[in-house]
Parts: sequence; C-alpha cells; structure tokens
Amino acid sequence: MSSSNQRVDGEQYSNFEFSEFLKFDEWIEEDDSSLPISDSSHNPVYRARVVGESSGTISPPERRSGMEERIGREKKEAKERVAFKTKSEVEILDDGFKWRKYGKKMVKNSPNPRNYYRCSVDGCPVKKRVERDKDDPDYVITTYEGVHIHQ
DNA sequence: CGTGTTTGACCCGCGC
DNA sequence: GCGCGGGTCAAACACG
Repeated sequence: MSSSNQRVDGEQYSNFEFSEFLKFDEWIEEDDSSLPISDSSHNPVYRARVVGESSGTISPPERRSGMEERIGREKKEAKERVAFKTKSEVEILDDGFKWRKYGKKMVKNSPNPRNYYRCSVDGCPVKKRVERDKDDPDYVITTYEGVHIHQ
C-alpha cells in the first residue's frame, strides 16, 4: 500500500514527546505528512496531546500475587501511548505494519465498537486500539501503545 | 495448510 | 463482597 511514504514510527516520533502516559488534553491539528498513515488522500489529522509524569503516578509497579500465576499476562510498566484522530471511512488504516485483531468490545458511551489490534511480528509488544469517534463518526481514533522492536 | 478474523468467555482493578 | 467496566485470550471459522 504505502511503501514510499513508510517511515519508522520510532524515528518519526523522536520529534515529539511521547514517553509519557496518554492523556487527551486536546487534539492538535497535524499535517498528514507527519503521520505514518498514508491514505489515498490527505486527511486532516489530529494528534492527542500526551502529558504525564515520567515518575510518580505510575511509579509503583502493579505486581499482583494472582498475576504471577497468570502466564502470558505480563504487565509492562508505563508504555508509550500515542493517540491519533484521523478522518477515514475505514478503521483499518495501513501504517506500514501488520496488525492482527485480537478483540472487539462495545463502548457503552458509544454505539460504536472498539477494536483491539496487535503487531503480528514476534516479540513486538506494540498494541493498537481503534475506536470511532462518537461525536465525529467520520473520524477514527487510533491509539498506539509501545514501540516496535523492528522496522 | 497457514494466517488472520470472529465471537464469547474470562480476568482484573475499582467502586459501592 | 459483589458488580461493573475494560481488556485479553482462546477456539473455531473463513480465506489465500
């Protein structure tokens, strides 16, 4: 799909500050050229402002005794979260990575379902959450979590 | 046959 | 202590 415009998200995000918790403070209008998403046409894209503290709110590790028994349920500490609001008809935006859908959930406050995606690459802890905006059905909110271990 | 998608069930943290 | 909300996994199915 979009290979010429493909870029490393890690490299791209270096320009931004995204090493904090995700907190929607406001939607910042960004240029589609700065996004990994390359649609057939340039769409108005908004990037969620990421704010938070590198230490304090998320310092205490949530090590639950019951969780230790659970295999495969690893709780990583404060992962990078970046939210994007994009105008698109479909929620499946190709950003150059392969995603595997692993869950769908309905949001009570919204008639739209929330889709959960995960990177198909082994060892890639990156997760993606796609949800359609309730106020703006024409827009989709894509939330990226973690960083790719590969390009 | 392999991969990805689908859907329901299950688990965890928190609030009351 | 139980219920709710949100998130994840897993089995089965569909598709190439």
